[in-house]
Amino acid sequence: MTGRHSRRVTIAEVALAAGVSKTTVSVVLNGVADSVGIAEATRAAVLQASARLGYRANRAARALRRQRSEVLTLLVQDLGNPWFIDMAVAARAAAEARGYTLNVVGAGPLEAELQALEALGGGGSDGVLVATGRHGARGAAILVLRDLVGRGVPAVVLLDRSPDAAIPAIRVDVEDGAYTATRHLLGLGHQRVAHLALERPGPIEEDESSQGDRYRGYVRALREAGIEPAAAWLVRGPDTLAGGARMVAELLERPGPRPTAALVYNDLTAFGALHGLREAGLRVPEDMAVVGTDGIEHGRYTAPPLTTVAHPAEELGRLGIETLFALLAGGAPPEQERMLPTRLVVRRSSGA
Amino acid sequence: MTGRHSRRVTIAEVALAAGVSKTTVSVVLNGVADSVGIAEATRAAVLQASARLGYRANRAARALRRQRSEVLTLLVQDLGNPWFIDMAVAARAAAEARGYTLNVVGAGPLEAELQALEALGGGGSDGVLVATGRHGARGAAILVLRDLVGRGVPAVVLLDRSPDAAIPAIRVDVEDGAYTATRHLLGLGHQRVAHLALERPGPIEEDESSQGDRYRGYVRALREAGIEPAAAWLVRGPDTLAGGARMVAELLERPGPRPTAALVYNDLTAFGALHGLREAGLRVPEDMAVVGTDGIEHGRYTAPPLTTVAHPAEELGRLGIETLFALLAGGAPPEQERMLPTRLVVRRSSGA
DNA sequence: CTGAAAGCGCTTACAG
DNA sequence: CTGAAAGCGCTTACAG
Repeated sequence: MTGRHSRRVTIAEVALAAGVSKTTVSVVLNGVADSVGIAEATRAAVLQASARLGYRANRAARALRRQRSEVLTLLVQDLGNPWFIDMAVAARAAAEARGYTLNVVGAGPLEAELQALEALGGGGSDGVLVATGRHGARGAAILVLRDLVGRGVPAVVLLDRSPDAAIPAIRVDVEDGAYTATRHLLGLGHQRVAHLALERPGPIEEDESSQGDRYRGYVRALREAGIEPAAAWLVRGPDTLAGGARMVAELLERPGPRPTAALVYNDLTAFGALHGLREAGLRVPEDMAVVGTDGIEHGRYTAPPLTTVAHPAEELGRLGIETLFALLAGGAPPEQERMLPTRLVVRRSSGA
Repeated sequence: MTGRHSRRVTIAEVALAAGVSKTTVSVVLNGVADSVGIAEATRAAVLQASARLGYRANRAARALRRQRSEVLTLLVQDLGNPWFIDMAVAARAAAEARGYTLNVVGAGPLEAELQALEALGGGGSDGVLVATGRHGARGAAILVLRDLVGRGVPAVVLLDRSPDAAIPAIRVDVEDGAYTATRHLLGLGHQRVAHLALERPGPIEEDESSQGDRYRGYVRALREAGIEPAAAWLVRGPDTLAGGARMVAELLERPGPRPTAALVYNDLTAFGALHGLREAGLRVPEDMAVVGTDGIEHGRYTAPPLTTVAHPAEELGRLGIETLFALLAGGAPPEQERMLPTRLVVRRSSGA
């Protein structure tokens, strides 16, 4: 209706307007190697006609012909968690630097994740980054991932173990992060350290996901200090603001002497925990020290500011994309598992 | 490598395996109206072959042939703001309910937004939802939007005025929201109410974006109460956590009697403001009452919990998608501008 | 009830 | 230095 162009302009129209063939238009516009051998006048005519008509190459036609869409997909656990947004933004920047588009999808429940992965089998995406952090313990998604790889859609797992030699993983050393954070609390004199953990199927000791790793780091630090973690110190719940508040309430109801510190699954949950403690009339860190996990910006702005185990979101996003490109390029496969270090960021909530 | 299927399966292979033509496979698998006239045995054979081979229709081929991608795009101002995530999640659900995929893109600076919009001219998306909240004052993006519509890609603007009869807008009545919030503060006895506003080019009185509307609602409430807003009460800055903290610091440095309340551009900024006040040793709401804007969940968990003007994120996302579908369907055009009401959520930060 | 054929808009060997 | 032709994998009139 409005606008200079009526409907879509095809390469044939540009060719007609420039007085050349479709081949020439394509070669000029794509800057193919051959294009060095195009006469300057021809090139100029093509460029001019293309600009005047407002030509935009049809994505579907190009993808069909080239057999690649130049689209990548990132599946994240939770779009509502800023840590994943930080990762997604970095991943998108890395993809765009190479001329690719990145679609970010929040996985939601496992069912939805499987469905999203299956849909990727249609060639709509040249590769997929899976950052849902729950594949350690679940077979279903792994099968779909293998299937995808079999269809020529490479996959990289983030935050989880590598499920297959063909599917590299980039992980964060959350075991070490939890260990370091727990030692930080022990070093401040705490003897009873609680752990507010993500609720997942099965016993936490056998959990293969990153929650299991956090737990193992926490226990290792306690045992090294000669402290046997009490069952009453472990509370499990959803990793949300409300979940954090609820877990604190549950912790405070438990029998026995109250823990004086808590290591929390992630920052979002820790924010909820800070709120729960405040509502219960407890002071942080005096009555209970709190350490979160993730390192999102908001932790600087809580009352009190949150001590946290920072996980490298940007680096993970960037490396994930780079690994995907390495897979796409063929050649030497990237190492099957790579581990990124965490960093303890000390603020006031731990009372250091 | 692993997986049951080697590379991609085409419709031709399914046809061969089922002993029928490609036409029949397509008709059966797409459940076209014609498919009622397909023999049960034929249908079963197709379904079985398709499942066995793991057939997945090629998206690019289908899009090229059908001249639509079944992909929609949502451009948001800031992926780092949970309010936009809430909107995006609702919009995605509405799109998926109709079998469409929604790509969510964070616009970033205006340049990037223009580029993202231009890229959509390639037919990669059947429609676009623009929720960047800054088109009131900028011509460039409007031109690109019109161009897109001219190419047959319908657009709907959210949070901004409708720039064109062919581009409907769904807005939130932020003027009324700011007015109501300011009256709430006046009703609590405040006489000096500050406004922490988004920094934008040009004088705020003439700002056509939603920031200008907020300002006008704020001023209207004050004037109705016989109060002339002082220039010293207006501080402008980026709508981020850090920006909120900085604006508060700036406000406190201004000469003259200190305001006793502040209406803040959005919740994220208000969280930063709460932090800034705390750092300055001021109590909320005793020394300064604070009202945010947006109504994101996190506002329940701040210290103190945040009074805020809630904007209907989910409804906006859902209606945006529905309007896009109405445009896609042709028929009667939707109303050019629609206005959604806000809701004042009173918590402790305003001292009510 | 089912199939042969055309064509969506590109890119890319290949020919000259 | 440039163009004609094939073909990517679908869907959809159309014919029988």
